[in-house]
Amino acid sequence: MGRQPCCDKVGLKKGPWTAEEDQKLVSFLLNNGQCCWRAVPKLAGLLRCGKSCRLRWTNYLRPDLKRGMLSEEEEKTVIELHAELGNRWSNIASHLPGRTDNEIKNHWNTHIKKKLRKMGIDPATHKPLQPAPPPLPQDPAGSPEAEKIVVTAVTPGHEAFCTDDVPMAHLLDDIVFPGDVAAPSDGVTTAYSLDQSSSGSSSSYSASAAASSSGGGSVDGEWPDLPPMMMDWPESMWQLEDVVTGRTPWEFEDPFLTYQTTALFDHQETWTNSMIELF
DNA sequence: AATGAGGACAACCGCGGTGTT
DNA sequence: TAACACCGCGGTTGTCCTCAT
Repeated sequence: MGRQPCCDKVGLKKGPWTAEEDQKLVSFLLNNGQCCWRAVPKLAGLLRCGKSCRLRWTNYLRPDLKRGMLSEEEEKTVIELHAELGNRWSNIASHLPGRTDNEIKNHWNTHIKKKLRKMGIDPATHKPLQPAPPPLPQDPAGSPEAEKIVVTAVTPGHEAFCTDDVPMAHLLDDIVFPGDVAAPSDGVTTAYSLDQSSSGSSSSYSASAAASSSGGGSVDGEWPDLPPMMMDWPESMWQLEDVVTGRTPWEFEDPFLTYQTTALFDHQETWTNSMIELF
């Protein structure tokens, strides 16, 4: 013979908890402490099963819980731990006092996943999303618009993408090539400018250098000859983001972007090889 | 103002490990 | 040792809210 069943599920209430139920549960647990969840609903006067009570308490009513959005520091911690532990939410939550596994899981699914994808990082693997193969030769070339379509249609092409994802490579749409008119009007570095002496990086490649080394710049709507330095992907990636945000990479304080840097450097070789194939 | 789509989050479901009888 | 319940976990669903049309 085993244990007694935890509760008779017939006649038990389900769905959202009312304020009155919360009050009963909190009052009971604060007075009696956590003991046997099976007994809690009966003793607290609730028409809920013990499991539901436990969940409500641990995820919402516990007095030591933090409420509200995760801080940037907490998000950074979650990402780092997820890279290490995977979807072990309870384990991750144990590193964040006052946060629950459910809360972290929800935050991951609704916020962090999107942010990482938008930055070109696969949230499942924490590696850069794979670039797609180059366009087929029979694709119509010519108009800038046609070129744009080819780029956007092909780059996200890996089946792993959901339709609502914003793949990193989509940002290629926003690249301003040397010779194109629109440099950011506020003087922020262009897509090609890798002149980042302040970053401590060894890379240094300016827009003017790009224009000269690629034979005087590109024709509108065509891919320019890519200088070798463009294969230096981590920095180049930052510049793609830069075009959209209008900020230089080293200005970012967002932990996600810090993380992006780390992730990209970790996989720089993969990226370089992929991009050589792509171009 | 009505309504539909999408986002956010609380709650539920089902499974595996562990404990109890 | 077998049978069963408890507990905790991760995945999924349901509901509410906001925003765009």
